[in-house]
Amino acid sequence: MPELPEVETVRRGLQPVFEGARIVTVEQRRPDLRFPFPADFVASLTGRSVISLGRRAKYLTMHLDRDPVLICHLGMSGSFRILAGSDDAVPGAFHHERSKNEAHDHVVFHLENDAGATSRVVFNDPRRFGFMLFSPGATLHEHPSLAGLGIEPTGNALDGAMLGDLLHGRRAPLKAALLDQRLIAGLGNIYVCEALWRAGLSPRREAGSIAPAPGRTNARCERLAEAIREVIADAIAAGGSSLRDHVQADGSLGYFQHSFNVYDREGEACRKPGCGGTVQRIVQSGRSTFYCPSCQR
DNA sequence: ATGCCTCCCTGATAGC
DNA sequence: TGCTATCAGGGAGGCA
Repeated sequence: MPELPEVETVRRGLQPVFEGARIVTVEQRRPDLRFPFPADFVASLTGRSVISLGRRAKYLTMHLDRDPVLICHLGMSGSFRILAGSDDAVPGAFHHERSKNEAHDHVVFHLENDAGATSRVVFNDPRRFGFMLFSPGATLHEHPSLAGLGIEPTGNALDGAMLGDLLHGRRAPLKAALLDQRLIAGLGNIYVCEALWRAGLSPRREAGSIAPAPGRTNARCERLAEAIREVIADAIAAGGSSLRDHVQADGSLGYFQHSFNVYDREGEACRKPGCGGTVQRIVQSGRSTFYCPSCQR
């Protein structure tokens, strides 16, 4: 599920629990998720101190007091939750839902901080499209999962000229190009739809059609680059989007889904003032696209 | 190289 | 109620 804003929200939620803590033990409850766990998964983590939690695109990275670095992807349905203490007492009243959900608790990190307080962090992933892999720290950026990733849509690096460079000559639909992690890393189906709506550009348009020359900018490139940066920043500020069962690490809900202008709004009125159009759903590259044909051209 | 398709897996929901 | 079909935020691998 998670796109960049959700992964960043998870990172920020886990940071205070992990950073500076020692991993006392790790429970690995099955041999694989999307990929097999590394053979030395538990042994390499046990007893390590966590230096920092990072993020690249939709990947979390956990940097330890020695190699390797843990690379973690949430796939479509992965989530973390933090439990205080080390016993099995679990707060909350929804025992039925919890026990059902616990079948997909695949990894449990048992942590201890400097003050001796313990906590647990549980990784849950019903669909098991997520994964955890190791990389040597010195060559983290060369790891196969990270090596081909494009530019982060955060900060100011993604501007009109950069976008023009990335999209020039591309024949694929603009929607497909923005989903391509090798160009821009971290956008997913929701935020691509939302960014295109904000920019007033059709997802069906040929990507290269807004970028007449490599490295050159124009009004459309500027608008789209700004829309991408802003929708990502807005979503991070809102704590991401909480769809279905996705929650933040502390169990609270992000609320950006209330700000969707097109995603999952098929048949509803376009929210652009004065537009009067109706949001449509089409399928591109096998995935739903939501857009307003009236104001997105 | 580029673009498109299928597949991995489970759960929620809609329709009968 | 219960069955079945469809769909879901991602990305790797294979194909033309």
